Amino acid sequence: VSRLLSIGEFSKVTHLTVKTLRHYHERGLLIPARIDAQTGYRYYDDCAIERAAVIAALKDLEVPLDDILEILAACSDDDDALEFLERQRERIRERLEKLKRVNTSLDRIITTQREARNLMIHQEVVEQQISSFLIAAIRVRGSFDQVGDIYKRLGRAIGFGLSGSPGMLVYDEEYRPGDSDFEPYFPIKDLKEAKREKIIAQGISVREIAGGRALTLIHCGPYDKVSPTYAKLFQAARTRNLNVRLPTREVYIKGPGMIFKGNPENYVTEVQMLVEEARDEATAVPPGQL
Amino acid sequence: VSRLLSIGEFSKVTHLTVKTLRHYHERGLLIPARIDAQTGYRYYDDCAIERAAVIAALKDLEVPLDDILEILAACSDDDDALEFLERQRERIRERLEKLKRVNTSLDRIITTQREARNLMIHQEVVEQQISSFLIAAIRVRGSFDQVGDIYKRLGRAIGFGLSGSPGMLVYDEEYRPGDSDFEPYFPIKDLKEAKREKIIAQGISVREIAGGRALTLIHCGPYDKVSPTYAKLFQAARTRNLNVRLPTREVYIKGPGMIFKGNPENYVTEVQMLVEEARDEATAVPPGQL
DNA sequence: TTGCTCCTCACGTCACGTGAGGTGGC
DNA sequence: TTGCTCCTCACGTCACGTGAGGTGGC
Repeated sequence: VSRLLSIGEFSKVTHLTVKTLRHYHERGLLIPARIDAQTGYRYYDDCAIERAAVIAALKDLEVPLDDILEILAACSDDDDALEFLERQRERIRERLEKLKRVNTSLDRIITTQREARNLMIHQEVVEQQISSFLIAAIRVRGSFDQVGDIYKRLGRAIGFGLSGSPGMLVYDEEYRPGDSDFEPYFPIKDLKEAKREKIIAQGISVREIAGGRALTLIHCGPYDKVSPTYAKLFQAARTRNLNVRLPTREVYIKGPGMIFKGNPENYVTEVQMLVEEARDEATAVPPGQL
Repeated sequence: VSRLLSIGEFSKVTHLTVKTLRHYHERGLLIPARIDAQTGYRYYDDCAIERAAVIAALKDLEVPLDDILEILAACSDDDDALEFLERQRERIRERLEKLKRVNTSLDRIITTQREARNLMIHQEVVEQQISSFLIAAIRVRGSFDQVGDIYKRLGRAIGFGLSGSPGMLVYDEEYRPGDSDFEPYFPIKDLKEAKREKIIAQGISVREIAGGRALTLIHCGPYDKVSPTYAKLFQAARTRNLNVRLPTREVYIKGPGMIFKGNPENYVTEVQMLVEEARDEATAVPPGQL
């Protein structure tokens, strides 16, 4: 039979703070063997050490104190606590899933912004090689006002398999403000067959779009001021004696953010035109133009 | 210019509860455009709707309200909030790691107990085929009192790569209470080369132990009452004209739990003896025995 | 008048941490 | 006497939720 321990000594043995021990006493979790009637001093016995170890083990598993109290009352063996532990596992799993989603969102926002910072550098027409990639897209005819809603539809259908900035394919041969033929897309990672079919069933096209030689130019500012950028690109194509292949593409490097709508003056869009060597001088520029 | 919204209307628009809106007002997060001096009624404008959307987006990312207040004061674009978001990601990641560890622990405790329940059924000598598996083990000579410490050493070194119940190999040819030759082990999953070497450097043996034909018997109760189980197994081997191959094995199906020490009377141990057909009748039973 | 919307306290949640102010024995 | 250990309030944390009790306009 060993000596009773004062709260300070017991605290060192159990690695629980004095405040915590007083709190556990108050909650009825861990009651001292003796309380000095004169001074109110708490004294703990060996039995309390074992109990404290159980409490600490459950606390490591993030079991709430109320549940710990129940478990201590009903169990004397891990096996007895199985139901409690399974409930606890369910709680932990739900929390884990939620945090994973938050983590993915944060990753996406951060990488998007980092990319935008990098791509904002060059401000003149650049010829580059674009590689092919997979997209999920919806082609529509009408006003650009619909674009926002279409991205929402795409986003909901795809969930979390995105990769990179959203974009749009523009099929118009001439400028058609209210009656345009365009196809907003999200670049996506390779999908499992089941998910792919589910997405296609919602009227979304999932396909690879071809890469190739392209002229590109960064446009900074609101979308409705993109015209000069198109003009410069067509001009560059003519100068270099290149044919532009439709559809042209817009990549929204920096648009409305996930959190802030942001200032349209700071939006960044890359306009891309796939090109090929012109065989006939006369057709080096497409018929319709801004 | 649209009409101002009462708190109830604004609550429906923003999907924030009235209580939450009052709380955000109090915290200075979302201040109504007008407060009726007479009634104290709060009225919100369109600008507040946008602000509420930003708050909701940040709340989804589990950013604390204090930080949201800071972000709203300093940022007008996702890009401006990058530092905050990176800090937030760090917080989320740490929490995620902790919860993963808790989840693994819970899984382990639950599966261990489930397994124990299943294995407790048969109570007589059973002949079965044991498969080979990988172990991390420390062989020592001395008293069984050390076993607890050795498991602690093993557990710390291995971390979270365990698979299945711990066990012990016993090399003694006769009963040697204080001077036994034994080897506690944990069954482990296949390890990466780097980790394997790190573990071996700590004096731990990592190897596969052979399986084979074995006689097994479940022992229920404290470890120091295991002798009759050994006796029955040796008896069974003799009856079947089989040779027992050392070391014998003990598998601790249910011992002290992760949470509760439990009652030793309820401990469950499987004793296993690998056997082979005896060629010579006289050596069917090993020389030393309990 | 009834029902609806809004208001302001005040208190609870969860597991303690942080003082303030005081006591008892070496 | 000083220093140490212990004590009991009381309040703070975090983001609200839950009443209680009351008001103003249709």
